[in-house]
Amino acid sequence: MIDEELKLDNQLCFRLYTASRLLTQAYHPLLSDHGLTYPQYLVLLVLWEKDAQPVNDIAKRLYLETNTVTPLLQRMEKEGIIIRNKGEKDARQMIISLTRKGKELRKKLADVPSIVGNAVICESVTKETAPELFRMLDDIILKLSNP
Amino acid sequence: MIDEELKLDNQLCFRLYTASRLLTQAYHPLLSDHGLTYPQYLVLLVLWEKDAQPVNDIAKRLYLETNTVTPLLQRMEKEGIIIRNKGEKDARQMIISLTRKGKELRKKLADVPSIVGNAVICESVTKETAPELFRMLDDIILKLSNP
DNA sequence: CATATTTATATCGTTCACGATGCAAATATA
DNA sequence: TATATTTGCATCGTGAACGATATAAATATG
Repeated sequence: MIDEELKLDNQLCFRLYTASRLLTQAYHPLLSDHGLTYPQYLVLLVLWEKDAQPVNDIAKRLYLETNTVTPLLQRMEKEGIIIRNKGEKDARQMIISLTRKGKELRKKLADVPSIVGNAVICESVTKETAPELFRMLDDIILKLSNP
Repeated sequence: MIDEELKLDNQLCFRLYTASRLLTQAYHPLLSDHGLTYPQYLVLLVLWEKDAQPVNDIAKRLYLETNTVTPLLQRMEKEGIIIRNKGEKDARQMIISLTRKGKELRKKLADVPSIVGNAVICESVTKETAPELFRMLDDIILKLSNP
């Protein structure tokens, strides 16, 4: 074994894990005022793109399992942000749709991306270099999410 | 608001969040055989670098709060991987030390970094480009963890 | 058409994360 | 030296994540 590899500073996963947590924390004050968590915000992003999707499509889009998404959606339904309806064609499906409240949140949260975006701009991450970072992360996700 | 910004594909946090989860999942089969979770493995990395550290130092190194680390360490103590002793100079401190079992895990898990490292090598993330990715993530962490 | 398999979702148990709060020891201040 | 403040850790409650398992509906197979 190469001892250097064991150092925390050399670990990619730890950086991803930390950056992810810290950036999620940056969303917190912007979302909590509206009773939202970050994963719930992700669900809204999916539904704002296309309303009325089955649980499975939402889960796949977020690279999550349904056993994570189901309780999350149940909480969102309780908050009146979405509604869950049995699928008509396929009775196994649960179709998730935005309520009026869920749709209105789109306007209320419209400035979140730019606020958070500005919060991460720094020496090595700029408008110019971000695409390269995105490409690397996408490649990692592709590599790890594949069969 | 710029509508494009609202698309999931344009969100940095979502990529970090997904990449972090998927890469952590890649660690799972390597760690679970030894009864470890990924955050517990991170604690071991910290202690392998320097044994006998107070809770606070471990938490700071991992950018976590003590209310996350304390229960985690209690579970690790129950598993016999570490021991928790009251600090001698400062009675408030809890000094965390490796047990024999905790030290032995270092050898048993020695090949984990290279296995996981190989799992993420892809088109845009190579030995050559990784330092650039590391630098970007470090900058983001620095920017977000600062006062 | 009856049975087997697959699929879509839900439930359960455990372990994080983390905001809020509590408590005792150490340190600062009056 | 009393009292106030800070510091280090622990406890509690809630919401993810996720492996394992369950259940009903749809589909495939005999």
